[in-house]
This record gives sequence, structure tokens and C-alpha cells, in this order.
Amino acid sequence: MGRRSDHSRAELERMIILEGHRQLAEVGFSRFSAREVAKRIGYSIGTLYNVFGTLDRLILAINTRTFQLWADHLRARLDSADGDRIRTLVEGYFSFARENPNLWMAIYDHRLPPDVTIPPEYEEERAELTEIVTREVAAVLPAAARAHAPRLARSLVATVHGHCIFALNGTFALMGESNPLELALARVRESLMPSEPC
Amino acid sequence: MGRRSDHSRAELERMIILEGHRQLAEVGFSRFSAREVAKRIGYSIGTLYNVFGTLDRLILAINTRTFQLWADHLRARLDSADGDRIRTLVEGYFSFARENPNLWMAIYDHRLPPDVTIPPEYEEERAELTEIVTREVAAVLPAAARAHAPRLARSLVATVHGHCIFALNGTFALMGESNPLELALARVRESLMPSEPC
DNA sequence: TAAAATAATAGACAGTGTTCAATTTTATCG
DNA sequence: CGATAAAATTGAACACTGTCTATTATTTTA
Repeated sequence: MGRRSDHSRAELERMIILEGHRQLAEVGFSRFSAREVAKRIGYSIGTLYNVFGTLDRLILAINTRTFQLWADHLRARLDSADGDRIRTLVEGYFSFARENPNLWMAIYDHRLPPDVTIPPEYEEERAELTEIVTREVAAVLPAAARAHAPRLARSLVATVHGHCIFALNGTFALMGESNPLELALARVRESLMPSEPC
Repeated sequence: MGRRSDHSRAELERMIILEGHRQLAEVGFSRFSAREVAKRIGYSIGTLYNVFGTLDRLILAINTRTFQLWADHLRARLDSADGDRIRTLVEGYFSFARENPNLWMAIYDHRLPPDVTIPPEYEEERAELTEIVTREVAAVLPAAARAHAPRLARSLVATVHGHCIFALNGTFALMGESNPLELALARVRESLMPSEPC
């Protein structure tokens, strides 16, 4: 068979990513099946492999879309934020993860083999998220410390991430912790104003 | 066939866990195979399922062993520590993960289905790690704040964990961060002495 | 219209976790 | 010792998975 009259190649790629995204959100990373995705969009498994070459590259594409939605989520919340933009950021990190647990965890579940490299355009999409945080961190830092904003931002993302993971995977529940978000926010606040004025 | 003369049931269970641990360390979570474990110890796949019932419970047992080794790792380092026990703790967290990346990541790769519950004796083993941290945090905290040690310890574990994950999964490398350990330690220090004396 | 390029298929292969009836070994007891 | 009950072990069968590839169908181009 050849090209179907009603789908260009780019449209097909987009269909696969969207359906894959839907699947991943529904069943989670460990139960994700490329065959099932193919079936649901009415194509055969072979076509899927013709388009993406390998499962890793398909998941890479799907996860990059999750990053985009995540960045959108943060931007939307910042746009309608009251004064406390740092809290908004931390809450946005948590709420996206909580509202899309399977998609969010899949980002970190997917460990790609050493021979597979992530396409540069994907890397840029993913970097957006850190840049959003860096901007807000820089804005809240005293002018003298502003040069350290990028490094501090990276560290704060890691800090919030650690709290968010423990919240979602049950570690905090096991430890008896009931409010991971406030815990994360407290750590971020400490780092953003290291010495209280006396 | 019946009981083999040279292995009691408990010994067999231990054999499976040890060989599974070896396998997991070698090939990582995603390529782990119960069949391969059975083959390597000279038993059939059926026996493995008779002993552990399900793959989830086998991995639970293997990962619990990793927790034990991790706690041992931390205790050994603390026993031969110079004055800076907090640094020792953070370095111990990182070094275990770096020396056993597959085993360490498998702990967090394994998301058990909601119908499977973790055996209480496993939970206790895993709690050891947090208790070690809590003790050290309490020791370094001013007496007035000592009551908050457990909660702060949970939070600091999450903080270090976030940095450690980003170090191992390549996120920090992508961000251009070359020294995740010092970054984590800086965050921990800030939280342990929130207001510098003026 | 003929030839070349592209798109799509589905069967084959080697794996996986899981189940379970059949079989073999061990333990027990008269 | 020998028969029987209990326990342990097996491996084939099942329904999946990702991946590859020869074949077929459709479009595009010459």
C-alpha cells in the first residue's frame, strides 16, 4: 500500500504522538504498548516503526510533548499569579505531576540506552522549563546574587523534584509525611533568602 | 520432583534473591528477567514463581536487600567519619548511587501495582535509612529545634534525592551542572542553619 | 503509460511474565 | 521395609511484548 490520501506524513506522526500520549496517560509507562497505539489509530505496527524507527524514539517524542504541556501549565499559572510567584511555581510543579501522574513519571521512567541520543530540538523544548524557573529565581534574588541564578535554579528544581517524586511514589506516605508541598516550599524559601535580616 | 537434598526453602529463597540482585546490578531494571535468574541458579521458572508468587514480590525482596546494603554503606562511612558528619551523609548517599546505579535506580523504577502491598518487615528495613539521617540531623540541630528533626530529615532526604537522581539520569549534565554533590550539600547546609549569626 | 519511489502491511522471531497439570522427590507412618 | 501422603519441581502453553523484513499497494515522476 502507499500513502493514504487523507494523511500526510507529518499528520501521521502527530496522530501517533497524540494517541501514544493518551495511552501513556491511561496505562502508565510499564504497560505502554506500541502495538496498542497502532491498533487504536487504525494502522499496523510496521507503520509505527517506519515513522519512529524504535520505541525509544517514540517515547522520546511523547515525553517531549509532556514537557511542553508542563511548561504551558506553569506559564498559565504564572500569568494569573498573585504576588507570590515562587509559591505559584512550586505549586505548579506539584499540580501538574499530581494531575498527570503517569505522564509525569514516564519522563523519568524512560531511561534511554547509551547509543540513543536525544534530538537537539527535543532538548530545547525540555530546557524551557528550567528557563522559566531561572527567570523567576533571578527576579527574586538580590541584585548582587543574580549571577548565581541559573545554578541556584537548577538546584531548586532538583529540590522540588525530590519532594514531588517522594509525594507521588509513596515514600513520603511511608515516612508519615502528609504535606510534601509545604515542605518543598519551605526549603526553596530558605535558599532564596539565606540570611534573615536581624 | 521434590525437595532437593542440598537446599532448604529458606536457602533457595536466599539464592534467588542473591542471583536476582547480581542480575539487576548487571543489566538494570528494564532488562531484568526472572527466567534468566532461574536459569543461572539451575532451577526452572516455575520454582521461582512457587517461591515468590509474582515478579513484583521478587523485585521487592531484591530492592529491600539494596536498602540494607545502602544503610550499611552509610553506617560504615559515619563510623570512620571526621567531624563533618552531614557531609559524610550526603557523600554516602551519592557514592552508593554512583557505585550501584542499576540497583539504586531500580528502587525507584519499581512501581508496584495498587493491589500489591509491601510486607511490613520490608518497610522496617527501608525505614532504617531515614532513621540514620534523622539521628544525625537531630544531633546537629539546636536543642530548641530538635523536635522538628524527623520532618526536616525527611525533607533533606528528598532534597538530596532530587539532586542525586538528576545527577544519575543526565538531567544535570543537560543543564550544564558539573557538581551536583556540592549543590546538594549547599542546600542541606542552608536548611540546617537557617539564620546565620550576625 | 512505464518505472521509480514511497507507504503500509502482517507474519516471523525471540523474548517476556504467568499459570498449572503432571511428575519426581522427600517425609511419614504402619 | 514399603505404601502413602505431602511437598517441591518441572516445562509446556498462553498471551503478550519490541523488532525486523519481505511483500504488496499506492503515488509520483519520467
